[in-house]
Amino acid sequence: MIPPNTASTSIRRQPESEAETSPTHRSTCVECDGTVIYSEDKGEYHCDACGLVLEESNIDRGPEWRAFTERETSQKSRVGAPITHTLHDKGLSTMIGWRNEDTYGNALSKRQQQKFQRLRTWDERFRTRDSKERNLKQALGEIDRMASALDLPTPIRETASVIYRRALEKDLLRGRSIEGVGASALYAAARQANTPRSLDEVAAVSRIGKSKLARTYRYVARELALGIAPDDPTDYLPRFASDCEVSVETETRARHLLEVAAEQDALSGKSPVGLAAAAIYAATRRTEDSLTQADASEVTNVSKVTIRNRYQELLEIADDADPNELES
DNA sequence: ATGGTTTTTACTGCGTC
DNA sequence: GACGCGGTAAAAACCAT
Repeated sequence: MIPPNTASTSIRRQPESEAETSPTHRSTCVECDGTVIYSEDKGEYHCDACGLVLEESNIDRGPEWRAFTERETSQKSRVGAPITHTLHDKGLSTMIGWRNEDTYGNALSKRQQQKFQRLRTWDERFRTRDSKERNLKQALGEIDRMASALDLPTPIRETASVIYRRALEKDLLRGRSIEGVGASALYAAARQANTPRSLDEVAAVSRIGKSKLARTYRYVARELALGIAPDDPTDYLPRFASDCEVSVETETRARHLLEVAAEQDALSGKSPVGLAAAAIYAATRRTEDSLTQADASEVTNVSKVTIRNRYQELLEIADDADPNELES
């Protein structure tokens, strides 16, 4: 059977509004300066201008069959919630219903009601029987809570859940808090998905301190061989740009500044968050946007001094490399 | 532990509205 | 005078050794 969803080969242009709604994925093409757009049905990121496909790792979760009539639709349809790692039983286990009635909707007798109440109790106990399951249940709840607080999308929660499961399997929890490992998993997942949150931000929504989180994260990342690439400052740009309420042009310029500096190897050793913040600020000086150092500092949690130091360096490098960009 | 680097804190001076 | 910006010194945090 041929999966029909892959049949179309033409590159589809997404309407402008479509791209606006997912700012986390909006970025600039590596080849030209076109906007990278996500196309839902093809499951890939491609450049609007040159059509370069950036990423196509998404899995097509659509049905592998086609239905031509209403009848076929209802007959071939398979039901059930999708399997997920964010629930401790992956959403697979069943539960005794809470309604005190039988399959036909008739009320149960008092005696039967009591019986089912006892069954429910035991059912719950068995489903979360051993300590690992209970551990997972709590941890995944925490991960979900933190992810919500950090505005991280579902796929990242899935990844975080998987990382946590692996940590649990490898017995990495010894002497470490559920909270800490959960937060580490989330931090790692966010970075892996190129939508990083800073250690500060993650620590803020967790119940552990920054240093503990950093230590735990290191440990988990090493033991599980997560192999996460060093933080890229440009990954912070979309979020900072929108939080600072600056134009897309500013964001593009900021990205450009960072790229030029990166070519000169002027970025290593400096904190990515600080660089991103500085790049945004620096860019506003070359555009119509007005942004004060104080505001930039507030939004990004980077000190004004750091922004000052970095942004001057960035502008210097950019002007050296590209003197004809001098304007205003 | 140690030393080197980076970031933060705190304070001060300058120009402008 | 408040504000935005810039600079400095010293403390704190971070990292590799």
